[in-house]
Amino acid sequence: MNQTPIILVDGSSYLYRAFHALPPLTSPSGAPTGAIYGVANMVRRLLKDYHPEYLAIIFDAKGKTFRDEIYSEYKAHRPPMPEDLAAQVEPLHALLRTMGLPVIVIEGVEADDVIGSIACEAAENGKQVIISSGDKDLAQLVNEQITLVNTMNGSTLDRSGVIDKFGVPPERIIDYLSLVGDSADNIPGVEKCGPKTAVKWLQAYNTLDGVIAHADEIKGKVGENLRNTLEKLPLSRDLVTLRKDLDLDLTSESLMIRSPDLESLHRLLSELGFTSWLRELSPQAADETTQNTDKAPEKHYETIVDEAKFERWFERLKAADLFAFDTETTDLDYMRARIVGISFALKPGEAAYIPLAHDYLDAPEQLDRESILTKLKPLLESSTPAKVGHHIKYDRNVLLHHGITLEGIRHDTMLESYVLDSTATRHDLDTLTQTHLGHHNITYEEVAGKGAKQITFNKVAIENAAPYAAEDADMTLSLHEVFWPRLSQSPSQKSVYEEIEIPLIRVLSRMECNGVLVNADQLRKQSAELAAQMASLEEKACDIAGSTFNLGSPKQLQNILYNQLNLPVIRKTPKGQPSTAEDVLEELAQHHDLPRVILEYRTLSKLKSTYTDRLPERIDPQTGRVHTSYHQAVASTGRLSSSDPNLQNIPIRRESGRRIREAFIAPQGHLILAADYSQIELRIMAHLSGDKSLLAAFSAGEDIHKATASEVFGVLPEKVSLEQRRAAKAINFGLIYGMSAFGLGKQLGIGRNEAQEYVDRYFERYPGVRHYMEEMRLFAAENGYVETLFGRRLYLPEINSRNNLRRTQAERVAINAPMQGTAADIIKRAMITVDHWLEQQAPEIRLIMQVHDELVLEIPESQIQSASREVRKHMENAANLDVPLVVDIGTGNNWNDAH
DNA sequence: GTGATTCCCTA
DNA sequence: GTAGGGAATCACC
Repeated sequence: MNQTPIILVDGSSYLYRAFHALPPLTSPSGAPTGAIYGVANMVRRLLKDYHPEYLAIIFDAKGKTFRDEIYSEYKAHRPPMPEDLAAQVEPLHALLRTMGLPVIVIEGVEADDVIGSIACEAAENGKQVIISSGDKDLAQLVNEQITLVNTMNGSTLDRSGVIDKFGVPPERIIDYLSLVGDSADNIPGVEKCGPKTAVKWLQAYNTLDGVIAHADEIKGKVGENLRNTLEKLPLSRDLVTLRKDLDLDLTSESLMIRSPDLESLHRLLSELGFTSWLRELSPQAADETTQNTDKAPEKHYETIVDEAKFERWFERLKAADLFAFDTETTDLDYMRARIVGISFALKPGEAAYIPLAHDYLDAPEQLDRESILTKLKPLLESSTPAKVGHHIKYDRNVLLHHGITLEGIRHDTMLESYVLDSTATRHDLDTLTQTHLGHHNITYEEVAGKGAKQITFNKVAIENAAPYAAEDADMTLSLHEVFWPRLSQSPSQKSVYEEIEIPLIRVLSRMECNGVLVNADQLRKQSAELAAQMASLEEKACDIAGSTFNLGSPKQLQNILYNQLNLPVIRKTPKGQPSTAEDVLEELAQHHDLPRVILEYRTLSKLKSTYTDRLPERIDPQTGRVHTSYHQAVASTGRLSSSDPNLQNIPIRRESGRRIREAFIAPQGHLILAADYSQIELRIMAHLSGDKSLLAAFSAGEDIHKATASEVFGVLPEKVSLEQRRAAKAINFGLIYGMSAFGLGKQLGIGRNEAQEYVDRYFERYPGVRHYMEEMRLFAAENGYVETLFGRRLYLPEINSRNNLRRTQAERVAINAPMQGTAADIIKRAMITVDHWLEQQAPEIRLIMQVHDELVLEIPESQIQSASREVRKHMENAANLDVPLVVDIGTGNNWNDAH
């Protein structure tokens, strides 16, 4: 006996509802997935709630149905299915089938009729049926055996539920719908007759036929409408009546749920980017739903604690072409980290962990770290075998502190993932393993705990550490086998990966370990000065405000400004609070003295807390220098980012902040050299757009903002005022950011219309630029991504979004990313050749910082002239554009003087 | 302690 | 209007 009900899902009804209810989600490759996600989740909910044996999802077929034949206007007002929805139909069917669920699509009839027919036949055979739909028409099918549920809002309709909701029982629903009509399906009904009137009439005359028979008794305008519609009502009834008698030739077998095809499901889910679902699909959960568990390769993880075993692995490593490895350490900070153990993987499923420095109480004896590292050193320092790691720059830095200079870095799975899709928010090993291998890694938290109770890896029990560490090496190798074939299929991405990102690893590693010399005493002196100035400003502010408050708290400041002083609210924060941001305070300063004081306080407070207080703390006690981390797989455009500390946002714009750069110094007998690309993004724009005037201006070596001002304002270059040049500069920057007239107006403090005039005149004078921007938008819309000059790709899943905000945002990125990204490619290429030159010919010179368009080096005074020439040469030749690349170089005792 | 919010520093 | 990192505050666990 079958206890569980048969579930029939109205796929088409949910498809539309999910499409409109959910944000336009997209897969990593940019395909729309919102409706797929919505429907699939809804079905999963049903599976969880009812544990059915039988379930089918029924969809409309394309093309005409019998309703079109009896009524040519049927659904005539409906626009065709939106493209983004149509594109999701086939993938959804495929996903559902892969889940082991029957999908039914029958030509010439609608899903509702198929549902009606299956439901009635099953009910006649004594089965319980649950129909899952968001469509009220199906209420006509409800009886003792058939229940209607709306899985989207959780409501359930049995017979009494239908009466509660509609005011009429299920067998009157057809009559009810005939009277009310349905504008969405273009079914006429009686004009001005809504739910209330229909129920009233049906209560009085019982059925539609009864209503028709007594039509002349009904008073008023509605009665008249009814009488005018009498002839059409039988047609309406035919249209809303669901077929129950279709001969579908379906066996109960064809409604049975089968085992999911897990392998395909993993693949589909990662293609669709449904990561949270993928995460749930852990091996354990998979075991429950399938008999086939032997597909996953066997895993052999070894823990190496004796010489003999180590020797066997060592020989195999030496003989390998490529191996994966991973270090386990005491710290995330590469300067403090010391090796606790090393893991290796030779082929997927085969990995080993060598514990070396686990030192908890009663830790078992381990191989000696120094002697093992000494043995491994030649292997790790040789260009062969090739090595693959995940974020291997970290391992390289750590190994350096153990006297090993890692070479032969051939691959890094973090960078493979990044080059394939830089917009994926995370490229960490756990996420990638989950997404691309459908495997849930043992997490660091699982072995080391989290929060305050977290222990360092040397305190983790070896029996827990070994599977974790071995798995990391194993998954690195497995991921590489997924990513590498994909990269190989895309020559441009492959070359960005092989020729830029991989060689850059060791350049960044060397830079990070070099560090930069910072004068702590000078910063501490500045901190003290700032503290004194802040104290006096604080006193002044509280005086003016009439009460003491925390100047650092936006919330308290809001209260003072807008509740106590009643200053006008200029702008609100995204959360609806009156803003206290800089430009707002700037405007309020005209009304009151307090905002000015707050502004000054803020400037000083920022400098002190972020820079003069923090930087001295970041000086490494061993080297006496500050060592940042450059992140190679964070910025979607291809730029680097820097943190701990961030050396890419040291103040420069205002004099008060600039002084911080004076503390970035060169050691005795050395100078700081700062070399920055002049207007690199605008030059790239000139190159990419091929605009004649822009190319000419750069080739002639003109002041580009002045030239722009001359063109836009129609004055001779020598007559351009400072104000005009400032406006032109804002326009040029705006162009790089995919500007709108609105944004430009705000920047310049002028009206929208005036700003629009500037933009129009700019495009008149530089038509190539307009054309280029149009092309970028078009290319992005057609391909779903944009590219840099060197083939770095940035996917734009929202580029065809129906949501204007999302789409225009994506369009701005489409314009900006090729310029910002090409600039990033160029400086990275320069860094690689500069570093190569330093290694080969000038080991006493150090590359110490990169700030997007600037390289900073530390150079012995005696070499400063020749080094300047050499640096310029490398940077200017890093790309061959249709405009010259120009590099400005300055030198000095500190970073400020070098500008 | 953690996470969201707001503000502000850079190219 | 693009791309980042980070500090302080405050509500919450």
